[in-house]
Amino acid sequence: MARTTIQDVARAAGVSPSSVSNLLNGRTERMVPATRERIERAIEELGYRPNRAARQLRSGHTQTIGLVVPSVGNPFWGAFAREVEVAAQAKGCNVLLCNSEREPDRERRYVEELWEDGIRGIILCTSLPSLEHVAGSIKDGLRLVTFDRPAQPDDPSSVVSISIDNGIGGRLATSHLIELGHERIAFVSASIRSVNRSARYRGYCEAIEQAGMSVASMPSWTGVTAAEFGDVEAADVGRAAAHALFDGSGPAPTAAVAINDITALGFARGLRDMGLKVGEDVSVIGFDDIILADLYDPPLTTVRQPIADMARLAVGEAIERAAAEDEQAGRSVLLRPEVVVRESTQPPRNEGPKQRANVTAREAIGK
Amino acid sequence: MARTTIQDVARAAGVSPSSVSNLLNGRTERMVPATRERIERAIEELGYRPNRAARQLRSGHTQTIGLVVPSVGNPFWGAFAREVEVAAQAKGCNVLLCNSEREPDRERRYVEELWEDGIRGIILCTSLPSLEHVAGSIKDGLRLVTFDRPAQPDDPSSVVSISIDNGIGGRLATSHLIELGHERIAFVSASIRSVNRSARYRGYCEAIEQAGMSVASMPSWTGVTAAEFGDVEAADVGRAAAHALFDGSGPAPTAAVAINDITALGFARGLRDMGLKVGEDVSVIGFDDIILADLYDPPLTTVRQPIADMARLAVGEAIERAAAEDEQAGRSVLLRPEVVVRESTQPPRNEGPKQRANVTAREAIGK
DNA sequence: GGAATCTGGTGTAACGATGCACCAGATCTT
DNA sequence: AAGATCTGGTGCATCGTTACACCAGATTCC
Repeated sequence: MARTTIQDVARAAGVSPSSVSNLLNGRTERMVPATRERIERAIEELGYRPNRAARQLRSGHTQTIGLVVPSVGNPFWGAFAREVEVAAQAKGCNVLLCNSEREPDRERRYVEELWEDGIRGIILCTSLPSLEHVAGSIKDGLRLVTFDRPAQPDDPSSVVSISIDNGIGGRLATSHLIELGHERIAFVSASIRSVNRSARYRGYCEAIEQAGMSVASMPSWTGVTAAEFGDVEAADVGRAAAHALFDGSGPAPTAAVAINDITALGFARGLRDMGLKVGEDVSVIGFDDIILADLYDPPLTTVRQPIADMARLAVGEAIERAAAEDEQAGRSVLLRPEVVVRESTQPPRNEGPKQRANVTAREAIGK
Repeated sequence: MARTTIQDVARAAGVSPSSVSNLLNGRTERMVPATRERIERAIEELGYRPNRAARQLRSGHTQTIGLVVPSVGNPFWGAFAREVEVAAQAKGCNVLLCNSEREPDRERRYVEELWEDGIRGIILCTSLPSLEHVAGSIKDGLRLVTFDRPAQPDDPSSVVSISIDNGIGGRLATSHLIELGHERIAFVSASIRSVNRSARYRGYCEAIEQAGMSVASMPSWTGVTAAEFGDVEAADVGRAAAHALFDGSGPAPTAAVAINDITALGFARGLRDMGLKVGEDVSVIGFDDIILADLYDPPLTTVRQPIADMARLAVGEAIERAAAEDEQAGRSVLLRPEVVVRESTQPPRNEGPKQRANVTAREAIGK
């Protein structure tokens, strides 16, 4: 069980440990091919694997990236975490998983701990408007990649942000409903305090006004404005919204934009509670395209985030930053989301439908 | 930014680095309280945090556990991964995340790599009948915890297995349907090759025979017996099964036990394709109780796995093994699953229902 | 009263890889 | 021909922690 070390390799190849180290670290400019081959053969034959701990101790950094998500229990974050791991693996890195439960204090603790452990890069999934809770580590030199949160004016300049363009997302979702002929469209969300939720709402407003309608005249509902919420609560919020919007106290909507798929699903359930049919009676569009969206009955129209691309970008930034330092700091990358049309959105009931949306999920995805 | 080391602490407390190390590692038997307090105060004041890399290099083991799941993109594994991280955090450990995609070769590569990196313990989520692909590492001394896979006769004796009792699960699910009055119950699954899938099937058979019925007379379907499958395919399998079972070519079932929730959801969709209503026309019960089960329309009755308890157990084994060595090796822990009754299971249509299942999800869960 | 034992620590050699400073020998300049 | 430069490497101190071996001084034993 004695580990084969760099010394063993050196001995077997008839060179010094330094040369082996040089090869391992790509300092091969001034190494004659014959030597190189001897070393490579020795590594192969002895089945040598570098010791990470020693490497890290000496060099000061890991081959590990930290991933801080609200909770991998949430299907969206689970799917994202998977893509991150795939992308990291492709670059020879491992992923350390952390669940913040959306608590700023946990985010801070995780980030500090990872940073002190010499983690190579950190992908922080947060939608907090301010990054001041992790400002300390950033000031000390940490290069942070935030996800699901576009850059803010007050962000430290070294932070790279990756997100979809939520404004466009909100606009696409709303326009889709408008094109189907809807004129009373509700926006369903709990607190809009987070930066991406408010951006989606802004997109919703823009689309409505661009269509010559007024946001003020839309059916709205202000039941829950609670601060933050988890997955289960997100569904409850949607359900409560449906109950409130269709209690007969005001003009009911014919369609709704939900802040995410879980809320959309809760809303759909609320509709069912009220004896209404999703799609036929009331159209619903969500955000994220989690796996359940396609499995739901009826399959849910939603705004898809290109998570694989985003994960690749985030991992790239997290790993390469250390090397490239400063070069292009403070970048903010906004990707374009796309609407995936399924069956939960249809033309409104007793109004002249401009077109019939009978695209099935699979066709829309282009599989 | 210069790291505060154990030396700094020693200097501040007026002791030797050895003493600080002794305190840090719990060797306090022969340390006078006054000294101890001085050291603790120094640690506090300097904000000292031990360097993991150095620690690991010297001691040979990490504060990290490896988690190998098929894919965190799958809601069940995502939820489990979250519980594992919570449990590990409570014990001062981090979690390194790996997605095997159910490929034996990836499982092997990950396990070998983690083990060579001195990872403290590994939780391998696999349902492969044999562990020979990781036998090498186990022979070298790795203590492995497998999850979702009960112990097998050929397993190396040092392996600890944690799983639900799938036989009981299969029996509970089937009995639930029988008690509702169903007499034609299908079992829906792709390949039964994996150990837990076949155990569930066995439970299904036992329940049926115990009720005085015969498995041979049950509607069955042998469309897909493909080897392994992923999440999307799992849904497709369910959907295809529904199409096949209700194509009029044989006696159709009035209820079905699906191998997991995703397959159940696919089956539900297939029923809808055929113009049938889940719950009212055909009852469906799944396995796992993923979050989507409760959000589905109608909410899905399912067999819940106690993932939080299982995660805690698995983490405990993975961490404590190193210390306890051999003591209780080869354990196999089987937890008891429970049926969560929701709305997808109802008494059969035109038959005398023995009782009406009008328990709602929330009541059944006991929230 | 001298040896044995106990108490509360300390000294120090690793753990394995890294990368700067350095160095022989060969080749090039002028 | 002798210094300068280049080529292809090597020597060695070092990262921060650990844990075994060891050691003074105090106490106990016969």
